[in-house]
Amino acid sequence: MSAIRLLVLGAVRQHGRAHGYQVRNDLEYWGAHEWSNAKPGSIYHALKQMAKQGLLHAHEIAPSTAGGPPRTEYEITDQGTEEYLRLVREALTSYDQKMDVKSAAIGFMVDLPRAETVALLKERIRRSEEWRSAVTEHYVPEEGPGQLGHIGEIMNLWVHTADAEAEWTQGLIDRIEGGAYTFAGEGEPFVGVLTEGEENPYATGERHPGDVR
Amino acid sequence: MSAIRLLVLGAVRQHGRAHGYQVRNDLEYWGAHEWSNAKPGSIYHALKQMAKQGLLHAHEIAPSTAGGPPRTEYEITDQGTEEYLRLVREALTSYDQKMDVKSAAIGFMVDLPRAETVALLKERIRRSEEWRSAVTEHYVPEEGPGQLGHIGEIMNLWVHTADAEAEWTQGLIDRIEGGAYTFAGEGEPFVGVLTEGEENPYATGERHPGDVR
DNA sequence: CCTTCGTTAGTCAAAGTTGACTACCCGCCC
DNA sequence: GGGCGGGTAGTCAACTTTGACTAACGAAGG
Repeated sequence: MSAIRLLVLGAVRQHGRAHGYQVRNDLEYWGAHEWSNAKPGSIYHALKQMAKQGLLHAHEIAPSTAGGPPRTEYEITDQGTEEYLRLVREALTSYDQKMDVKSAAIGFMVDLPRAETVALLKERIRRSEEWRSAVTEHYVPEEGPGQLGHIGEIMNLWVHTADAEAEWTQGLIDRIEGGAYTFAGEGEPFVGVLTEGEENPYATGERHPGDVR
Repeated sequence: MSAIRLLVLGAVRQHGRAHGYQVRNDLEYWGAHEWSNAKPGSIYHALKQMAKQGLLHAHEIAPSTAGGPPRTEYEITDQGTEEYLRLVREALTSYDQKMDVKSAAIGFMVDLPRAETVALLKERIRRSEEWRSAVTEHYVPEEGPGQLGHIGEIMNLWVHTADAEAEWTQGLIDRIEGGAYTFAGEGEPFVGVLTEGEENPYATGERHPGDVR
């Protein structure tokens, strides 16, 4: 699973109706071009693809008011909303090591109910533990570790990473159960998009924190 | 940077001369089809592409001795070896969060001298710390954290991950400085490929530890 | 006025990735 | 002896990703 569809669906959904450039701007505002594959080509491609698949509805719109080529506005469909929620759930639950998917999942988790989010995160921990024991049982050879040479360091890395993530996830669960943040159905949601005309404080310039090169 | 080129170059190099299927088998032996994008299509594509770019030399060979279509054998060129070492260095040094690249880097680090490996890993820690402070300084707003709502959890995740990785990297550095493993120029290298006819103990079957779904 | 620069909005070719598919040969079982 | 299961070796079309490029307009300066 790549993060691009989730990010684009999430951005369009928060706007209600958005054209590609707006989505692109939101993702830049979120720093997503730094920590995910949210580059112009990918964004426009995802929009077109998802429109073709019925997840988005495309409105052909007259030339832009502010220069540039005519633009297409997109709205999320019911099917798209369903897919969006499915992707958020999957990204929260499944133990994989992709930062971009994890980050997007956290950004969008508040679109789910609080109790469900907690349940999904617990399932995530369960899966990471399952995976952890599969690594330790399967790859540590009968003749004892050391047999593997430096290759054993790879398993070591995986186990270390899995542990660190489980620990962090547990902390997040605790904070959520402690009442932090505002989840679906709990009142005014947190809005993280730029409204028309608002300027982006994180606009391209000097180094960003997401600058992972 | 994707891991496929590094993995394929590394596999061909360890063999001296290998055809696609052999590379494919080695990568399966390493479990790479589970934790990286080392699928048949990607492997053959990478081989052809790198042959076209002069990193590998392709020998057209008569039909296989053991059934199947004729096969092409590849040998790494000087340019390919240079690129391989460059990729190993980059993968060891650069702080990014891709497990597949990290794992491959560790698997191949012993092709570099011990001292260089340690230096590169120290640089890696330095970069991850630099990145960590960029995150904390830049994204924690002046009005204090909490301003960000649940979005702050993303930064929290990044910082937590960076710390865990730095800790693990430091442990690895200590072990290497303590004399563990056999590095370039230190005698008989560790060999991790299957010789012709040897069977793969990790052949496809029940779950592998790399099964990250 | 007219050129140049930045912003808006998006396209495109080339490269990489995926997963299913082909084709060949060997051994084995009935 | 024929057919079928499994291993060998690789191809292919569809899709995604990348990074550079285009084109239109407004503002600003000379």
